[in-house]
Amino acid sequence: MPDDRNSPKQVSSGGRERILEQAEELFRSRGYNTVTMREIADAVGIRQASLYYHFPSKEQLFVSVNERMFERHRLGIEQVIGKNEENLRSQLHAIARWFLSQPPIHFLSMVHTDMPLLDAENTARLTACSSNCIFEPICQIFTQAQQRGEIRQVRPQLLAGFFLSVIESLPLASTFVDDVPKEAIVNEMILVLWEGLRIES
Amino acid sequence: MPDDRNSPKQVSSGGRERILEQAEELFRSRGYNTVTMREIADAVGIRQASLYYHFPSKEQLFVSVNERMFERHRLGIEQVIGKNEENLRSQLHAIARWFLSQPPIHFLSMVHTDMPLLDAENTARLTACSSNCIFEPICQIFTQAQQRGEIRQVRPQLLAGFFLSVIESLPLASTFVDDVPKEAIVNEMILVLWEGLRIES
DNA sequence: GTCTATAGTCAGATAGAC
DNA sequence: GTCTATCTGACTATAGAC
Repeated sequence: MPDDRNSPKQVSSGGRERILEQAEELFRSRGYNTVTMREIADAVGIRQASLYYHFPSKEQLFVSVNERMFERHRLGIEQVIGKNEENLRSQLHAIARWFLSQPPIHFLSMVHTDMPLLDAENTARLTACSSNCIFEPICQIFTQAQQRGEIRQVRPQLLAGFFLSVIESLPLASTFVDDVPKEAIVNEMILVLWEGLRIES
Repeated sequence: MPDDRNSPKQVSSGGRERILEQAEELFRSRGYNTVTMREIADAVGIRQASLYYHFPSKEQLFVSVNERMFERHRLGIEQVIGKNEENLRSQLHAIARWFLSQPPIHFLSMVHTDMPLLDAENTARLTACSSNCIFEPICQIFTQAQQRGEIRQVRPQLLAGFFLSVIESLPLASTFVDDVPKEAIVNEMILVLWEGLRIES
């Protein structure tokens, strides 16, 4: 029976789930290689060696953390898409709002810096997971907008990649542009993207 | 007098310059933390300890490598901008072609993963250097296009960040979209961007 | 300028008590 | 499930010969 003394937020359940939460925050903000098992243990409030009861290796912990995170994004994205059936613009705004409500993924760093340190098998798992959970759902809304005749025929995969790269570069962009909220930046860019794609009637 | 036996490309001069070349390639492809001084020394063909005759620390080597790289990009960008005075679209295509002719920078990974491991002073140096060499020149061409009345009034900093984020995500994007050359992808996205920005006459 | 040798750290992981 | 203690290996950097 977990005691839950001064639990930081919500339930936060005990054991494994608490480790996943703290590890996610650390991996997210500093990357796989830089974060040590010791730091994760400290954040959880246990000893470094105790982590190995729940996860067989740092690598497996990292994979579990990120599969969990990608799945959460899949749920979030599908939910906000479901609420905005009508048109591409409002769907894009809703997805952008979803991403802004979550900590950034830093997907490019993950692919470039973290994944090459993992087994080929784990790299493949995470790549497939990110594609299913994030890339594919966004591709779909562009495809559907094209089927409705709302936008021009540009490869949906490119548009999804384009859109995601803007989202991902937001943390950096907002340090270059002072005093403009991220929401405003992303709205401005969605407008440009949409104007560039729409079919003038 | 350097001997230059089997020099891989061009002059490649001896000593310090050879180290910078090899270190750049390694840091670029695997990041600051992952690359070891031993690997760099192996690539150059000397012993690990010998690197410390030319550079006082791994961190200083990393800073020197990247300042040199950013300066090279500044020259390249200013040169291709100079050749295409007329309009935004051809300037963007020229800059994109320049970036595609060079190995990717992975700027987001650098900011997110590498820089936090450096001294505050070195982080500031590299940040300023990247801004001067890459960000500012691209901002300028958007500003000038607006002054010519070629495109709408959208913050040039956002447009530069947007454009660069597309360039940076190209290595990843082209793994998701098979059999389409990077040139074609970037041209398609520049067209969308330009259509979204131009002032219909 | 480059070498050998090594100091000094710190990481991930395991063994076994409780 | 969590602990203490420890193994093993890898890395940056220094000392000093040549």
